[in-house]
Amino acid sequence: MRNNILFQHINQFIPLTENEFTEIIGYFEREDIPKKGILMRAGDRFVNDYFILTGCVHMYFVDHQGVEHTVQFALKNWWIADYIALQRGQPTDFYIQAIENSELLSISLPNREKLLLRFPKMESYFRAVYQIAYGSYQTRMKYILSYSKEEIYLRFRDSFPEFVNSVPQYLIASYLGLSAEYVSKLRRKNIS
Amino acid sequence: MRNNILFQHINQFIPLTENEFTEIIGYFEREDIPKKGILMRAGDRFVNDYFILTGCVHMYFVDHQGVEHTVQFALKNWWIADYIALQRGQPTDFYIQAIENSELLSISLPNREKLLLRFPKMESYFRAVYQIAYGSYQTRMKYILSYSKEEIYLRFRDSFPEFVNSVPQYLIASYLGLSAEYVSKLRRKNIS
DNA sequence: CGGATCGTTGATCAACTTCAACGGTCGTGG
DNA sequence: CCACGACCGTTGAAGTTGATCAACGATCCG
Repeated sequence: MRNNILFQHINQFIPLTENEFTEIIGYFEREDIPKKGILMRAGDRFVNDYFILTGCVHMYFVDHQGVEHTVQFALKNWWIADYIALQRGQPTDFYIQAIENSELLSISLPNREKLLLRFPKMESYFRAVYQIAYGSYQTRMKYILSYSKEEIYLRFRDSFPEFVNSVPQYLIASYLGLSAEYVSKLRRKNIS
Repeated sequence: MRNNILFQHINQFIPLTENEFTEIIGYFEREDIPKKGILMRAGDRFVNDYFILTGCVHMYFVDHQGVEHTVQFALKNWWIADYIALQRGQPTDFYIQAIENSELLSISLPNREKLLLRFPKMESYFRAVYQIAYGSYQTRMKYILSYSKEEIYLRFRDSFPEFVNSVPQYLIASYLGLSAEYVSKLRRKNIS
């Protein structure tokens, strides 16, 4: 069963029995979503926290000029959500869309609260997950502040070559803050 | 006692008695640090998580060309640390420096582990703190991706006018990813 | 076959950086 | 108490990165 991917992930941080996991999974909903399908959209008043079992999604927003910007990708074993909306129980500004056919687990805010009351040790798990996510942000800011856009692209491509090849280029461009045309020129210039 | 600032902060997220807090504070060290003093430096093998009681600090790194970049400011009631180093128990790449005379509480990684074992409900507190921190990052990325550098500066100045006036401009520039000269030109152009 | 959808290319242009020089202010030591 | 230097901000000229626009190509899928 695919849901076990979450079991293994939690077990990397806290010890958990199979019986506990069986109960825990009851707080989640399974979502199977096709390529291009939308999981969450701006204006949604009740948002969920999503865990990726298989596939790939991205979170984006639409700016004041109508341009879409990807703020985040999520692959297998990653959590993704609008954490401000989730913390405050407010509507979200973001969209989450599947880049390919994906299987996810979602947990609503009220269910997460119930889960954490029932299994306090899950607080440790989420604490670790969010701490790591925040740490990744600090690393990302290091790149943004110290490299030119060309270098940012090349380093990203070299760090995640398979990912860069499996995702539309305009999404990579959007995520890195470059124009799609410029990425195209960088590719040609840097044949490899 | 200044330490109570932390008590009040924790109480915003989880209920805590004064007696519990008295025990909790024992896991922390008090640090009083003068303007320009350095709390943490690149290469340090044991890093702490810091809570600001009074004052202001910033976290920065030195890039491959020797240029310093501020990735984060922290004011009263904020936590600051290199969370990758803290999670993995690895040396850090960052520096934390006081911008003005500051009072902080610091907790080492082993002490934090002991604290969390002794008071599991502190997991909830840190989970909330990191979740909010991560959410702030998502918001920051929205700005970076959708606005020009001029707009980023103006919006930052309008959102935190007192802060912008109390911190050296080259630090604001560094944090926002602009050259110090350009900030100077924006100020002149945008007299207000 | 025909239309989306995604990537490419070249010309033009603006935003922003870099460099070099100068000015003001503050604090410290003589 | 003054003078000097460190530190921070300013200014203008010149240069570069990377965006924008418009047009075209390629591929995929119905």
